[in-house]
This record gives sequence, structure tokens and C-alpha cells, in this order.
Amino acid sequence: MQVIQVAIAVPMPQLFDYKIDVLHTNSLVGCRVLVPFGPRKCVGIVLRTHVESQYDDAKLKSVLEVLDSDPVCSEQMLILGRWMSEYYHHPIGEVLHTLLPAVLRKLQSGKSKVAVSTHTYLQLTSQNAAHEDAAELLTRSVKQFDLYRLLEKGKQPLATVKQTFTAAIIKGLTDKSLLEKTEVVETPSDWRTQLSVGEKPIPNVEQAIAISTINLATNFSTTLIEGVTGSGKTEVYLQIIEPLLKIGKQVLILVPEIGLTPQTVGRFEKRFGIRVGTLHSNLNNSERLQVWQQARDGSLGIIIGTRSSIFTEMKNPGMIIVDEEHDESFKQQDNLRYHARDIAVYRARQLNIPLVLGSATPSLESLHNALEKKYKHISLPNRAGSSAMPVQRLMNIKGQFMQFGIAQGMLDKMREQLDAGNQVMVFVNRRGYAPALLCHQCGHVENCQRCDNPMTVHKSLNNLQCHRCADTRQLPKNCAQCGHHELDTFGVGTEQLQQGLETIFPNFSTVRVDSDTVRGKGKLNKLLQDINQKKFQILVGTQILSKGHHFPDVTLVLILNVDSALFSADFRAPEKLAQLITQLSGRAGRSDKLGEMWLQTHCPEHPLLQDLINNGFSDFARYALLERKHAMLPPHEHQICIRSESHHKHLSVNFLQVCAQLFTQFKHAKVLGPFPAFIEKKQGRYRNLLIIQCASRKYLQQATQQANDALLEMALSKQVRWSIDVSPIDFS
DNA sequence: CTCCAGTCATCA
DNA sequence: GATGACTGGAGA
Repeated sequence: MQVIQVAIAVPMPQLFDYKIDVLHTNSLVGCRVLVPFGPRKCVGIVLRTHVESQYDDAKLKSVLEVLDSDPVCSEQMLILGRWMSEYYHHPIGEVLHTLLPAVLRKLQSGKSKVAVSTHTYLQLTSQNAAHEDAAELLTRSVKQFDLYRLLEKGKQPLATVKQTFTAAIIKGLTDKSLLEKTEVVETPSDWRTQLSVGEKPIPNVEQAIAISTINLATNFSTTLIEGVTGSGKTEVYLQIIEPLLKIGKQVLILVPEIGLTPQTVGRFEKRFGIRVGTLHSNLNNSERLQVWQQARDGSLGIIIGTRSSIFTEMKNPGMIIVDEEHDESFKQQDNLRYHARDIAVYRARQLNIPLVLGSATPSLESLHNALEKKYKHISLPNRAGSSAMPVQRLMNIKGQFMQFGIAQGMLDKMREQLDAGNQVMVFVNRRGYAPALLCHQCGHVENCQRCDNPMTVHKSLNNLQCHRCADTRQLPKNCAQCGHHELDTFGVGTEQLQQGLETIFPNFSTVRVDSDTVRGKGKLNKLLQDINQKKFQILVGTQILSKGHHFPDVTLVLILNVDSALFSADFRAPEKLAQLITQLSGRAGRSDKLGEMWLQTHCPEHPLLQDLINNGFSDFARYALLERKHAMLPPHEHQICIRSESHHKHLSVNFLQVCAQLFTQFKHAKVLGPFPAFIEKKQGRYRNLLIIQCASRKYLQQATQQANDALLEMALSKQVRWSIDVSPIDFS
């Protein structure tokens, strides 16, 4: 009889001891076991064997079943799990639970080994008779003949063929008995023999420098590629992974949720002639497990996936790439609030392989690391093609007559473009969830007297609050500077705006693209397709429009409530706005149709705006970093956010006050709050948050650890729902 | 007296 | 997080 220690997915930090009567318990570490846990059965992961339990034998229960013959969690994944558990202050059982594919966590007779994976190929039939007349038979179908010639060279994967030839062409040859499908069982080395480098463009000078610089690195190093939209980042990725694939190494590519399109995958498959494994939200559990296993056993050369795919293991890892590294979808916003970019750094170091971060608009965190020389830094400042960016201009709307949040002058410009047969995009900036109070006449913003920080409007409480010092003030009726009564919280919704535009431009059709209208599988793609087919002339939308799609016929982009970002209590709002403006610029118009982008603002002289418009994102970001330094904000200082929610307002606030009290013993930690979350009440629960800030990450980590331990001991911590968010990026 | 909703301790 | 035990108020 033996005692082992097991991690179970419950919100408790400790491990659980069980008896087991297996002879060779050494090999059990990392395996799943089925154990009795209270009145139910749970799947746990073995972390230690040969344990001297502190509990007496009578209290210990026995393992019901060992679920794996080989560990599902390798030694390295267990190390990663322990690190994440400490870094994110999250129970180890729940951490390991998120590291594994969903199927393996469930109770079912979990021995579910995936069926042998096969892959469909197309090949010519072996009936020679048919082939004698093939050339003649196919003279009338050029496409079918092309495919025939291709297959004469040997069998081809169905997925690859489908990129060039339609199903009808394939069917045509099948009907003529010239072609047949075969199922080939994949063996781990398969992709290596299939690998063939397709036609590739000759890189420009900047790309060539980037490629050769990155290819020099074989050990761990992080490289930030700051490349403007259209500068050919993807081509750089393709060429840097080529030598790795050629020596049989695997590559993991992380993309934002919305960036994983068949086109992206197709580009990699076409270049290398191998199947690319994909991991995204539309896969079912068994499909996920299959990709996970194939990455582990080495039978996939390239794996492209969203946030959680950072946890896929590779048998022969060569590189990790995080594309659009600034994208917020890399940060998990519930349960274990990890950032896939940070995990990527840890994993690349652990595996001793290069990590490449790419973006046109890098996060200030990554840019900071690059400027501090922690990361290598490569710029691709020129667009590869000839297409030009739209011209960005500022529209001063101070005191102007507005309709549905749009200035009269802008409406005129819209009409001009619409009459010329072009498309117009009106963009509602919803970021900057903490709305400030701004005077429409003079542009004065209500600031906190003590902190010089814009105060946040809380409509439900009819007051203004400072989110730095928690000072509260009545919501004023008139502007403190000019006395005018037109005080604005910049709140026009997309729905209201769309209706307004329909009355102003009744002859043009309007479409709304926001999270409400694109809910549902494939709905976004359908909408985007309709837009590019010019079924709509006026596009009204939010963030979604800025991601990954191109709108060649849009010649005018209008961005509303820019000021909500400039004067938000969310210090990241200007960064998010600049990223958005820059990303949008890269996606509207085309070379022969130069577009314009207009930003409506009460403060055209604002230095951040001026910098962005005149000098581009790269300059803006460097200036913004300086500002952050002066304001002692991330990435120069580090934050954690403690959130709490409860049906009883006082409990939620009390809990955070206790937290705040706990942190006062740590002299180098600043405590901000508690404040109500921007969405104060959700599903009947009052939500509040507390920010702890510190110049040293290590100090903050240790303080949080101690505070967390203390909190777990307290009765109050069981009465509220609470969580710790390390390096929060969203305060809603 | 039952019914239930909310609260609480326990899990090895 | 899930479960079962416990509690107290509403209603018959």
C-alpha cells in the first residue's frame, strides 16, 4: 500500500492524499486517477508518489482507478502548472485542469485514446485502360486536366487540392473513374517526408534582415517584430520557420480569436505542402484532443491556434510565434486569468527555443521590454506592396451642432462619398468603459482635484468618482469652466446610431456590426462578405470591424467618441484607441482609391492625438510609454486587481476593505480603491475591485501571496466571490 | 407541520 | 466547485 498526492480541480490550494495498491507508483506522476472526493468521484492528477501522509491511515481513501498508462501531463507541463499556480495565485488543481484538453478532465471512462488518425488523399486510379484516353477525354476541361497532371506526379492531400480546385472538378475526375480517394494512416514522421517548399516571393531588404536575424537564434530569445500593416509579417513567419521544419522541428503559432481564418491556415499549408493542425473555439472536444495528441507525438509540423493552444506540447519543438501579440483575446478574462503571451515567454524559455512576437501595434508591455533590450527588436516600417494608408484627420467638434453624435461637417463628407458610390464606415469607440464628463462647449473635463485624473461617471449613483483616490462628488449640472449645461458622457450606442443614419440617409442601406449582430457561427463572415459585395453602403460598428478583415471599397472612416478614450480613468484607453485607429487604417481603402479617416474630438490639440496622426503608432507608443513612466503606471510599475462580487453590496465592499487593510503592511505596495466595477451590477451581484500597485513585480508577487494565504483563512472570503487578476488589462 | 431558499462546512 | 446538512421564514 502506497500513498500518492493528487491535484483536484477545486478552488482550494492544497493537494489530497490517497492510498493506492500499485507496485510501480513511480511512473504515475502526471497520470490521471479517479478518486472518491466527498460524496462524489473526481478526476485528479498525480503529483507525487511515495508520500508520507500527515493524515492517519483510517482517514485516507483509496484511488478507484488509474486512468492513464502514460502521463497526460509531462514533467515540464507540471513545472509550468506549478509556476502558473504561484504566479497567478490560483489553486494548482484548477491550473492543471485548464492545461489539459476538456475531454481528459471529464469523469467518463477517460481511457479514451483517440482512434488512429487517417488523412484523405487523392490519387489516380490504377485502371490503366481509363488512362489511355485521359488526355483526349479531358481536352474540354482545362481545370480537370490540370488536376490530372498534378496527380500524375503522385498522390496529394485532399485538403491541399481543395485550395486550388473546386469540389466539382474533383467530382468530374472521379466520375470518369480517373481519380479515387484513399485513407492513409499517419505516422509521426509523415509530414517531414511531405514537406516541400512552394513558390515564395523574394523578401525586401527589411524582411531579409528580419529573417536572417531570427534564423540566427537557435536557443531561447524573444524577438518583437514591429511591422506596419501590409509590411509582410506573415511572409517573415513563413521564411523563419522554413529551416526549422526542414530539420523536422515543430512550430506553434498563436493567433487572436478572430485571426484564425481558412486563408491564414491555407497560406501555411500551401507554402509547405503539409497539413496544419488548428485549435479554435469551433472545434469539438474530440477534434481538440486529436490535434493535442498529434502535436505531442510529433505528427504535426505546424500548429495554429488561439489562446489556450499555448498549452499544447510538441515532441520536437522549434519555435513559438505570437501573431498580433497586442490582441486582448490572448488574456483569459475569467477563472484562471492567464496571458498567453506571458505563458509563451515562459514556455519558450523552458523549451529553450526562440519566441517571436509580431504586431503592427505592439502592446506597450512588449515595446517596453524591447526598448529595455529584454527582447530583440525588429522593425518593418514599409508596406510591401504599393497600397497607401488612408489620410488621418481630426475634426474639432467643440460646440458644433451634432446629430446622433456626428458633426454636421462629417455628415456632408459622408454624403459626398456615398453619392460617389463608395462605402462609409462609422466606428463607435466603446473602449474606455469608465466614462468621463466633458463639456461640449469648451472641452473641459471634470478632473479629480487631488489626482488630476479624469473622474468616472456613475450614472446609477448620480455621482463622479476618482478611481485613483476614491474621492466622490455629486454629478454637476453645469460645466465648472464655462458654465454651459451641455455636459457629455460620450454615450451613443451602435443601435441608436444605425437608426439615426437610416433616417438621415434613407436611400442607402446601413448595416450594424457589433457583438450583438454577429453572435452565432459564421454570421460575422457572412456579414463581411455582404459588405464587400457592396450590399450595404454605411457600416456602423465596434471593435470587431478593426480585426483581420479588409474593406477595399470604404473610402471614409469616421471614428466617434475619441475623447472617451483620451479622458478615461482606464489608463490603457489611449493605447487601445491608437491600436484601433492604426489597425483600422490598414484595412480600409486600396491603392487606387485613397481613403480618409476622420477622428471627432473636442481636443484636436491633445498631444497623444497629434503624435498619432502626425508621426504614426510607433512614435505615439514611445511617447505614451514616457507618460506611463511619469504617471508610474504599467509597464513601469506592476498591478494586481482583486475583484469581488456578492448579492450584498456591503459584503463585496467590506471584503475589499479587508484586502486593502492586509496590503497596508507592505510598505512598497500602493493600494487603490476599492471602487465599483464599471459594470457595477451584473446578474444581481454587486461588483467591486481593488488595485494593488508596486514598482517591483517580485515584491508585489510576495505580498499578494501572503495576502492570499491570509484571505483563504478568513470566513469573509467564503461569503463573496472573489478572484485575483495579475497584470489586469480590463477593469470592467 | 412542510417546503424551499439561502447559508455553511466539508472534501484526504 | 459540488454536495449534503442545517436554518429560519412563509404558508396551510
